[in-house]
Amino acid sequence: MRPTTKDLAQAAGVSLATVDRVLNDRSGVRKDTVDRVNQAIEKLGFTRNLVAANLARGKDYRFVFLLPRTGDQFLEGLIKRIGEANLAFAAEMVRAEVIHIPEGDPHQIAHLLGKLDAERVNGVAIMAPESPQVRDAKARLAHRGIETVSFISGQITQDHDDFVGIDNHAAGATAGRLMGRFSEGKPGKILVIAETMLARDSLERRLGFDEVINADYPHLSVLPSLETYGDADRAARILEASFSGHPGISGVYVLSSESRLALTLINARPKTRQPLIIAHERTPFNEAGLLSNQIDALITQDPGHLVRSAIRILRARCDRRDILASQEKIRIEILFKENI
Amino acid sequence: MRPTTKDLAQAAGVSLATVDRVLNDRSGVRKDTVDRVNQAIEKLGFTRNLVAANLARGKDYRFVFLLPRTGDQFLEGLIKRIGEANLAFAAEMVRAEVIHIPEGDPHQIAHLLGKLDAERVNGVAIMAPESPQVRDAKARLAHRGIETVSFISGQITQDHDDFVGIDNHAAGATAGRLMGRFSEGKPGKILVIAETMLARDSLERRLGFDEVINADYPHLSVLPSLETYGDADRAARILEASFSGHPGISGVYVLSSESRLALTLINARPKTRQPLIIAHERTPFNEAGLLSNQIDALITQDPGHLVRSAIRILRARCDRRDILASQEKIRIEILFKENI
DNA sequence: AGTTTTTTGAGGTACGCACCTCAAAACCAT
DNA sequence: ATGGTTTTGAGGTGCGTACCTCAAAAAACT
Repeated sequence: MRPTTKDLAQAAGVSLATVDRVLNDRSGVRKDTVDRVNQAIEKLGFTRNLVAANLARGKDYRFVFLLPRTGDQFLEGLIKRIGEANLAFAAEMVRAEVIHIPEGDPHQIAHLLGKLDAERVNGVAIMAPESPQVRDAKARLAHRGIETVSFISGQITQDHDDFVGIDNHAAGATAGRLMGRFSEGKPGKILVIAETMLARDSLERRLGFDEVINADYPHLSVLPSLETYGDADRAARILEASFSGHPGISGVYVLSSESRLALTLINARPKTRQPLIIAHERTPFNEAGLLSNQIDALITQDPGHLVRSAIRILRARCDRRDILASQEKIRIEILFKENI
Repeated sequence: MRPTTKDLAQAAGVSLATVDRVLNDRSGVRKDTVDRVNQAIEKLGFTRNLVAANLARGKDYRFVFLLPRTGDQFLEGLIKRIGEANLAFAAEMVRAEVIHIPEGDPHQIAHLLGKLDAERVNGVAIMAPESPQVRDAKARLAHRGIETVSFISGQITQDHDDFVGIDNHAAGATAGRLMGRFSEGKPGKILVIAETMLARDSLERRLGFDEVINADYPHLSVLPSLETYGDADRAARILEASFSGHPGISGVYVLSSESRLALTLINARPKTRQPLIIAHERTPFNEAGLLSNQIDALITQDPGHLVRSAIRILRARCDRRDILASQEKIRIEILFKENI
């Protein structure tokens, strides 16, 4: 059977109280006593029963997902998954809540983060563009004992397990590979569309995309990125300009998760030849597009996995535990009609 | 705060003992008292604290993975993941053990399953080909209170959440789509290689593959499946025969996870034109092949996910709990050099 | 009505640990 | 040896539930 604290106490020749002091490193234990207990831990292969420990502590984990407010379908899916995770993790005393960021303003995000109460919140998953304000706010949170992770988009950091999301450079490269191989060696121009190129994710995807196309598919030329800013009129205008300015458009790569605007416009155009279309994320719109052959491939990340991974990482950090890296690696998924 | 059994007792106007009887549906409670308690549960939104419940029960979960014994790299990866999961789930009182099936004989598998002791094992994940013997053995296990899941390969059942693994028909179709699109419209012959076509997975993959190719890529013709039986001499012979018999081989699809034998032979051949190669599973060999451009794409399923999913499903069944379907769906992953 | 049967309550113990208090023991320096 | 300080032990309580016993109450019979 699994050794308990009592077994430990006996093996180390000390009392339960001392074992407890060592385990929760409370002060007032002589160094060689600590060593004796640690040796016993090694010897017995003792692992603290976290279930019982948390019960005793009456501890629960309260996490917050800080998300932007938009009508984005990807975001909606994410929120749904957070709700699901809330149910699934309820038995493990984990509670996740969504807080929307009213505006994209970094100051406001930082302000919101600053207002979080360490008594009420143990960890935050932050989905927000990179900015010095947010970085500072995160540092202050860490100081106050609130754990943070960058969620999907966000800070670039050396600390690899601070980020939950895919490698966007690799995702772009994957899109590039697909675009190249699907083009069947025929020359053409590739249109790249984003809501905004200010987002780090879009930038990185574009970079990865270009790298592969330039290296392996010289007969394809990638046009400068178009930015819709989520504005229908603007989108219609710049798309029309691109198509009439560049007759040989053979492919379209939509960088942002919200592809409805651009793809609806493109599909409404009088088609001479249907361009190859690659987009990101498995939204209802994109899924329908894939099934009806209007989209050729999707590059996605699983929202459920993202949410659960963020929760697991935050919880592990609260417990000062290691994570299982292989479980938390978010995969770049490729979706066709066949494996949807 | 979260309501406890005490709150429940008070709200229902009964004692703790009665609440306990209702919760664990023990006998000796009048129907209308049961209803009163259930109403209180609804009203307070009570959910039993599984952590405390399992503590009190002193319960742990002992699971067994029944795996074939081969030198298969995919299998090795799987075993490694089981070891990892063992660590990761240790805090939740889950223990997973691997048992190897000495031979592929259905009788032997059934015998092994029959020997499992319900006192020592709570659930089994079975990776074994479909057979009446195994099906019967599973039924007997269910009767003795041992939960089972079919793991990766295995029984076909209506019961969807009895199977942990990918939809192999869809996986084959995905391979077909890739083969078709990567072929750039040029005609050619496709070689399909398997260890054996007796395995249900291989059959289904082939079916899905053919469906897509026949429907959308009529210029490609798929040759009859070659079976290596894991025998190097035989493999060399039939491969050589195929290549010399069919000059226009433009693609190779390896159905089985173990692709070393076939692909090593193919790569050693004097190449006129490198055929497109699609294989299954992320083994060290396949990964290296992908990175060195000898393999064009891999269709994979995440072994870590498979293992954890099997464990979560078995545990949920032990607790008579529902699973989170979206988490347990194993995705058909597509791997290129870029998103490896 | 009385009798039997069923249902309920009160209370205890246990699970493995956290956290607290108080007193005893061990150590230290003088 | 003295007093002071640090370390340790013994013991208790609680977390939320499971499961047990025994007696009391309620319901169902005759």
